[in-house]
Amino acid sequence: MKTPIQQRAVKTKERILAAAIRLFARDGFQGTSIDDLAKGAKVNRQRIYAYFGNKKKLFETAMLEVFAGANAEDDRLLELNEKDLPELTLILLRHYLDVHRKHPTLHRMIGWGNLQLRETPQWLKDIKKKSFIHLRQLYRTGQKRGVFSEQVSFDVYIFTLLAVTYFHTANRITATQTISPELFTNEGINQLVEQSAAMIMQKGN
Amino acid sequence: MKTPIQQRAVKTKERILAAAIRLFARDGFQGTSIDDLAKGAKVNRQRIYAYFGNKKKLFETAMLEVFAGANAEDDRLLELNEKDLPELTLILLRHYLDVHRKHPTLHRMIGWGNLQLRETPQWLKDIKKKSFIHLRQLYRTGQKRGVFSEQVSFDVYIFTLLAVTYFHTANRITATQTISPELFTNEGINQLVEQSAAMIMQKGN
Amino acid sequence: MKTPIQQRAVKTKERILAAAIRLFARDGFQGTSIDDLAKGAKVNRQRIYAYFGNKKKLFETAMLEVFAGANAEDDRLLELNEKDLPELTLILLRHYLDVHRKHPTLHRMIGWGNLQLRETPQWLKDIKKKSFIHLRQLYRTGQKRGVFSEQVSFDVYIFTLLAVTYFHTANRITATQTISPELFTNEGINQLVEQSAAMIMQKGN
Amino acid sequence: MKTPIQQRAVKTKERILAAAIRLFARDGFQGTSIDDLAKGAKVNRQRIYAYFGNKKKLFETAMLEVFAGANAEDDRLLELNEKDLPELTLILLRHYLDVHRKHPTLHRMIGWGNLQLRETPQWLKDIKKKSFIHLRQLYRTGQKRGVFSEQVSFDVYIFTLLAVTYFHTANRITATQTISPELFTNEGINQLVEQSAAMIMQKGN
DNA sequence: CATGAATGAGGCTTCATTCAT
DNA sequence: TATGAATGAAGCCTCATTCAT
Repeated sequence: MKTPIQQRAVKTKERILAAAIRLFARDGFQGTSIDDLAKGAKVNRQRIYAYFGNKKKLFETAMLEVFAGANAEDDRLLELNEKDLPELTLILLRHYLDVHRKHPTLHRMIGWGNLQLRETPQWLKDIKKKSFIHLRQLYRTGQKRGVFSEQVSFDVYIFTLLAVTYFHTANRITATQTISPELFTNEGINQLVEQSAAMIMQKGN
Repeated sequence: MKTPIQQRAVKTKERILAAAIRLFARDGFQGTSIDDLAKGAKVNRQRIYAYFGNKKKLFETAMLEVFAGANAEDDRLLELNEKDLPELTLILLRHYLDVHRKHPTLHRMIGWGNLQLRETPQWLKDIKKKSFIHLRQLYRTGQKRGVFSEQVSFDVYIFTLLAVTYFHTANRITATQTISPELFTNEGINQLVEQSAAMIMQKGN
Repeated sequence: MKTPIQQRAVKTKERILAAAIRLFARDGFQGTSIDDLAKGAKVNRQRIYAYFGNKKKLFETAMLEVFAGANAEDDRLLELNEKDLPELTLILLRHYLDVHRKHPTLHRMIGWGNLQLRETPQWLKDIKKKSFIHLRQLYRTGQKRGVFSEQVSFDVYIFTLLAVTYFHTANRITATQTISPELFTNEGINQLVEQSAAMIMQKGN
Repeated sequence: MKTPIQQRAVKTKERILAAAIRLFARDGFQGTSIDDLAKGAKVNRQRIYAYFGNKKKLFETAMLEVFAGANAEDDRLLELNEKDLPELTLILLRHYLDVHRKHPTLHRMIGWGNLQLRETPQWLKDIKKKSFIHLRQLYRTGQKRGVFSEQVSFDVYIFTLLAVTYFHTANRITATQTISPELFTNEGINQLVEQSAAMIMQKGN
C-alpha cells in the first residue's frame, strides 16, 4: 500500500525545509546553492520552487522555523515563580545557553540575519513577548524585595543575559583566541555562568 | 626613496584594500565579487590578483586590517590607572562601544569570520593581549581593594563587557525586535551603559 | 445526450482553447508556457495534454480556430453584386480592415505563422476559396464593363487589397515611426481607405 | 606576428552580431538561446555579455543593424528625378522588393519587432526620412504634372508600395496558400510589379 | 604597472512533459 | 474527469580566474 500522494508531498516539503535549515545555518544564504539544497534534501531542484517559490523565500521560511523552534523552549520560563528569585540569573543564563545548545542553528541564523538583512523583519516582533511579560513581572517583584536593584531596568537585565549567552555561543571562534580559550571548556562554561550570575546578582552580598 | 611608479602602485593597492574592507564588511565574502571590488576600487580586475593573489587572500588581508585598526584603539586603555577603578566598568563599556562606532566594519567582520571560518585563525591570537595584561593587573588591584568581587575572574568580567558591547552593535536588527527598540536610541544606549555598569559594579552599593 | 461530466469536459476544452488563442496571439509559441496556458484557462496543466496532446498541437488548433473564425466573415462578401462594382475596392478595403478589427488575434497569428512555420500548412489551402470564386467573377464583370483594367489580374488586385489592410494592421508599430503616425489615427484610416480606393480605381477618372 | 588584441575583439564582436542577426531573424528572440548565439558565433557565452550586456540588448542591436543596413539602400532613391516620374511606381516597387531580396533578414526582423515590441522604438524614427523627403518632392511634381492624382497623398502612395512589397516578402507562406501560389514564382513577381504599377499609375491611361 | 580579452564552471530559475492518485 | 507531484533539460546570467598585449 502506497503512501497517499499528499503525505508524500508533506514529507518532501519537510525534507527540503530540514535541509534548508541545516545548510543555510552552516553556509549562509549566499554560500548555499539550490543544487546543494536539492541534493541535501534528496529532491529535484524544481520541487524547491514548487513549494517555496524561490531561494529567498525558502531562507526566510527556514529562519522563521529556527526562531520559532528555539523560542518554544522559552515556554519553560513561564513556570518560574517567586521561589526562584534568588537564583533567577543563574537559571536564565543556563536556560539560554541550553537553548543554544539544543538549537545549534539558532545563533548562526541570528548571525546571518543580522549581517544580511537590511531591515528588521516584522515576524520577529513579539516572538519573545510571552516569556518576557512573565519574567518582567517576576523581576519587578525581585526589585521590590531587594533582590534586584531598582536602578537596573528589566530590559537591561535581560539584554545582558542574552548578550552573554549569545556571545559565548556565536563568537567561540574569535573569542577563543582574543579572550581566553578556557572559557569554552565544559568547566569554563560553568565558571562563566556562576561568576556572571554572582557578578550580576551581587546585590545580596 | 620611492619612484613615482612605485608610489602609484601603493595607492592602487590601498584603494583595493579600502574597497575590500568596505564591500566585504557589507556583503560578506560570497556576496562580494571580484568585479564589485574592481569597480569599488576603480581598478582593473587583474590588479587584484597581482597584488593579493586571489579573493580569499584579499578577504583575509581585509579582515586582519580591520581587526588591527580597531585594536589599535585599545592602546588608550593602557593609560587607565588606579584612580579609574571606581568607574572602570563604565569606562570600558563606553570604550568598546566607541570602538565599534568608530570602526563600523569591525563587528561585521567578526560576524562573517565567526560564521564562515571553520578554524580559529592564528593571527588573532594575541591581538588583545597587550591591553588585557594591563587591565588584568588593574582588575586584580580592584579586587584587592574590594572594588571587584574575588569570586569573579578577570576573564569573566571582560568577557561580559565585550559581550554586551558586541551584542548591542551586531545584533541591532534582531534585538530591536525581540528585546526592545528603546535600547538602541541614543538615550537608550546611555541607560544601557550606566545600568549595566551599575549592575556589574554594584558591589559597592 | 451528453452527461453533465461530458459537458464539463467541453467547457474545459473551450476554456483552454480560448486561453490558447489569447496567449499565443499575444506572446507567440515560445513566449507562452504551458503554465501560462493552464493559469489563463484556470485549468490543471495536465488537462492540456489530455485534450490537445502537446503544446505544438494546441498552437496549431488555436491557429486554425482563429483563421476559421476570421474567415467566416468573408461569407458576407458573397452578397456583393454588380451594383457594388463602382465601390468594390472601397468596400473590400473596409471589409478586410473590419475583419482585422473584429479579430485582433488574426494578424498576429498570421505573423507568428509566417515567421515560425517552415512549410506551408495544408489546411490553409482553400480557406479563402469560396469568397474568391465569387469576387473573381464579379471582378471579371467589372473588367468587361470597363470598371477595372484588363491589364490587372484579379489575383494582383486582391493581393494589393489584402496587402494594404494587413500591413496597416500588423505593422502599426514600425510603420508609425517609419512612414507616418497620422495614417493610424481614426481619421487617417479613413483617408487611407478612400485614397487607396481612388488610386486603385482611378480608371474611371 | 599576432593580431593586435583590440582587432581581435572587433572581430569577435562582429562575429557575435552577425550570428545574432542570422539567428534572431530566423528564430526570433525567444527562439534563439544564448547558447545558440555563442555556438553560431564560435564564441564563449560570456563574450556576449561582455560586449552586449544581455540578450535583449543584443537583439536590439541586431535589429538596428538590419534596419540601418537595409535602409542604406534607399540612398539610391535620391538619384531619381523628374525623368523617372512616368515609371516611378514601377521603379519603387522594384526597389523595395530588391531591398528585401538583398536583405532577407529585414522583413523577419520587422515581423518579430511588430509582434514582440509593446512600444515603438524611438530609434526607428526618421530612418526613412531622407529618402522620403526627396520622393515626396518628386511626387508633388508628379501631381502638378498630372502624373499622380491630387486626391492621393504621398503618404498613402508610399504606404501602398511598402505594403505590397512587404506583404509579398513576409507573407509568402500564408499568401501562397490563401491567395495564389503563382504570385510567388519569378514570373509572377514580374506580373505583380507591372500590374500593380499599372493599377496605381493608371491615371495617365 | 596596467588593461582588456577570454574561459569554463556554476549561479538561480523555468520549461515541457510524465507519473500517481 | 481531474489534480498535484515529480522530473531532467534547458533557460539567462555571473562567477573567479588566466591569458595576451
